Amino acid sequence: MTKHRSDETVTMQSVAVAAGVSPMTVSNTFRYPERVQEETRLRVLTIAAELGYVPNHAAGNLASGQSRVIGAVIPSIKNSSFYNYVRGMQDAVATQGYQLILKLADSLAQEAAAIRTFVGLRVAGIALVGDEHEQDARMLLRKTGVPVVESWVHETPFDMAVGYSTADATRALTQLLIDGGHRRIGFVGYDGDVSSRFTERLPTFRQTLEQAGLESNRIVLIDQADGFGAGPKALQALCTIDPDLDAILCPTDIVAAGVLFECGRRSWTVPDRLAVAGWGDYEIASEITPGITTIHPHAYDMGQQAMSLIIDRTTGKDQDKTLVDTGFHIVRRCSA
Amino acid sequence: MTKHRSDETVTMQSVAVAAGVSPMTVSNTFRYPERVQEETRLRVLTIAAELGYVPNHAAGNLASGQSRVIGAVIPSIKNSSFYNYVRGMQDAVATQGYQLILKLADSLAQEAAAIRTFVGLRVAGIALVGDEHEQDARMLLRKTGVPVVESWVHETPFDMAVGYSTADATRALTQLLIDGGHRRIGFVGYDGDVSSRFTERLPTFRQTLEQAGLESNRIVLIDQADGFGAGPKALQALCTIDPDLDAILCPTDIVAAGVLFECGRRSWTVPDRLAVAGWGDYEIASEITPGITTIHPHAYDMGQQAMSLIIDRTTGKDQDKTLVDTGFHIVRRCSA
DNA sequence: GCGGATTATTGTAGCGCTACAAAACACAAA
DNA sequence: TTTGTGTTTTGTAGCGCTACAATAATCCGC
Repeated sequence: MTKHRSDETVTMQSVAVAAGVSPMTVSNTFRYPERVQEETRLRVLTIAAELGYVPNHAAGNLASGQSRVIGAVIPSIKNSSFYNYVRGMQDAVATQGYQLILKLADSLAQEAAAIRTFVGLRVAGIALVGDEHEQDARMLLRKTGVPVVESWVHETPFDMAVGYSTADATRALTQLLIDGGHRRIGFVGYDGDVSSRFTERLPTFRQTLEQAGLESNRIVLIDQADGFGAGPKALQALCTIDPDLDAILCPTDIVAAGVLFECGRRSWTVPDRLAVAGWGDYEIASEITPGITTIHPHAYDMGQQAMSLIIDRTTGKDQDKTLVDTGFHIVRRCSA
Repeated sequence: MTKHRSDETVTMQSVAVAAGVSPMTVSNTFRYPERVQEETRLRVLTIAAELGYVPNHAAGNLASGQSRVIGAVIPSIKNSSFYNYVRGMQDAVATQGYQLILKLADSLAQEAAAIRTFVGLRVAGIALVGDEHEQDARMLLRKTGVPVVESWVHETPFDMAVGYSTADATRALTQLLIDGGHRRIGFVGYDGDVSSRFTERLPTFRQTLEQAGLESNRIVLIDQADGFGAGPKALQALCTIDPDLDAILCPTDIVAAGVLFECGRRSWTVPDRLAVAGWGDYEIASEITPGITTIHPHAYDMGQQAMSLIIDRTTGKDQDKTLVDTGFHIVRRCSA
C-alpha cells in the first residue's frame, strides 16, 4: 500500500501533466516567471487556476531552504499603538512578494514561544518589539542565524534594529512642560516586567528636571495592563505626593486619556490646572477634548524599515545596514 | 556536489546520532512522548535542548500532511474590538498544543490573499471574521477542504461558525432606548464594503421602532475607517435631519465615544439631552464619563469556541457541531 | 547552411520528517 | 526452555517541491 494522499490533492505534478510540461516548468512559472516563455507560462497559470492549485509552501521551503514568510511578534493588540507599525510591515512585504504573519505575546515567555514557532516554520526573518528577550530565545536565534530585527530599539541591537531615541523624546517632552511654565511635574511609569522602551524614560525625566533645577520626586509606577483605568489611579497616587501637581507625563496616550477623564470628573481645567502629556499619538489623542500633546513615533515607517532590513538581508544587499533611526516628533495639542 | 545545507543545521538525524537512537525515536519523542520509554525520552530531550534543535515544521507538515498551526484572519487591530477574540483563540490553542498565527486584512481582497497564504502553509484550520468572502477564496476553501470557522456569524455558516444574533442585540438595545422614554432615536451605520454584522442592524432597528409606533427616518451612514472622528460627523448629520434628536445608536463604542466628546464640546448633557448607545464593550466604554451603555459580545468565548471547533474537527470528534451561539448581554451604564 | 551563442525546458537527487509495518526486546505462563 | 503477549525501537518509502546540471530548441551572423 502506498502512502499517497487523497488523489484529489492538486500538486505541482498534476498541474504539469494537465499542462503538458514538466514539473520544473510549473515551478519556474511561479518562482521565476521570466525564465518561462510567455505562452507556456500563461498555459500553466490557466491550468493551475482551473485546478485551484496553491503551491505547498512546506514542500518548497523544505526543498529550497528559503521562505517568503516573515514572522512578527507583537506585544498586544489591546490598543492601537501597533496598528501603524503592523500596517507599515504589511505594506512593505506586499510590494516585495513576501508574506507577513503575526503572533501576539504579552510576556517574554510568550515571545519566546512565538519565536520557537517561527523558527519551526523556518521563516525568512523575525521582527520583535523591544530589546529584552529570554536567554533561550536569544540562543536559539543566534544558533539558527535567522535575520532578526528589533523595533522601538535605538542602540546595540541583537542583530538589526529600527527605532528612535526614547531618551531624546523624553527630554524634548519634559522640556516642553518646563518651558510651559510648569514646575511640579509628575511622571507615570510602568512597573513589573516591562520593556526598556518604557523604563529608559524615568532617568532622562529626572535628569531633565534636575538640570532645570526642579524636584523630580513626583513619580508613580502603575500596572501596564490597566489601560484607561491607570489614569485615575496614577493621578490619585501623584496627588498624594503633591496635591499641587501641575503637569503629568504619561506612558501612553491611553493613560493620558484616563487622566483627562478623571480631570473631567474633578472639574479640573486642562492645561491650566494640570497639563497632560501622552506618548504614541494614538487616535484618541487627536479626538478627545482637549487634544493630547504627545510623541509621534513614526510607527508606520518603523514597520516598513523593519521589513526592508530583513528582506535586504535575505536577498544579499545592504548586508551591513543594521540600525535605522526613524526619529519622532512632538505633536503639540491643547493638553500641554 | 551534494545539495547538503550548511553542516551546522541541526536535524532530527543529528539529534538521533548524538542520542544513539534512530530518527524515528526522536520523532516519537516529540509527537507521541508516551510511545517512548521515559529514560530514552529524557535523553533525547536533553540532547535536543543542548543542540538547540527545533523540529522543522515544513518537513513534518509535508511528511504527515498534518499541521498544528491554525491561521486566523483579523479585519483590523486598529481598535480593541478583536483583542478579547484573539486572546480567547490564543488561550484555547495553547492548551491543545496548537499554534495560532494571524494575518490582518482590511478588505475582502486582502482576506482572500491571507487565505491563500494560509492554504499555502497547509494550516490545520482557518478562522475568519464575518460571512462575506471573495468567491475565489470560497472556492479555494471548498476545494482544499480545510476546516473553516466564521466568527461573529450566527447562521448559515460556510463551514462552521460561532457568534451571536446581531438582530436580537439590536432589538434589545433599541428597545432599551424606547423604554427609557426616548422617541427621536437616530441610527449610525457604516456604508461601503462592510460586513453583514453591521448591515444587518438597520432593518432590525427600523422594525423595532415601527413596532413601537415611532419614526425610523433618523439614519446616517458613515465611513468605517473614521474611528472616533466619525462621532462628531454622524451627530452633525443626524442633527440636520432632526435638531431635537434625543438618542443615538452607534455602530461601535469608538463612535459612541466620539459622540460623547462632541457632546462635551456642545455642552450637551448625556443622557438627558442625548442618550448614547454603543456596541462592543470596548475598554473606553467603561472608562469614559459617562460610561457607555453597550452590547458585550463575549468575544473571548467566541475565540475559544472557534478554535475548539477547528481542533475538534481535525481530531475527529464532534464532526457535526457546526454552529455555536455565544450570546451577548447588554451592559447598562450612564450614557443611556 | 552552419558553428556558436542564447533561451527554454527537463531529469535527477535530495530537503527533513513521518506512516506503517516489521523487528527486537522484556517478561510471564506453560 | 518455549511460547505468547505486550512494549519499545527501527527500516523503508515517500510527502511536494526546488537546485543544479544537462539537454533541447531557437536565433544570429556570415
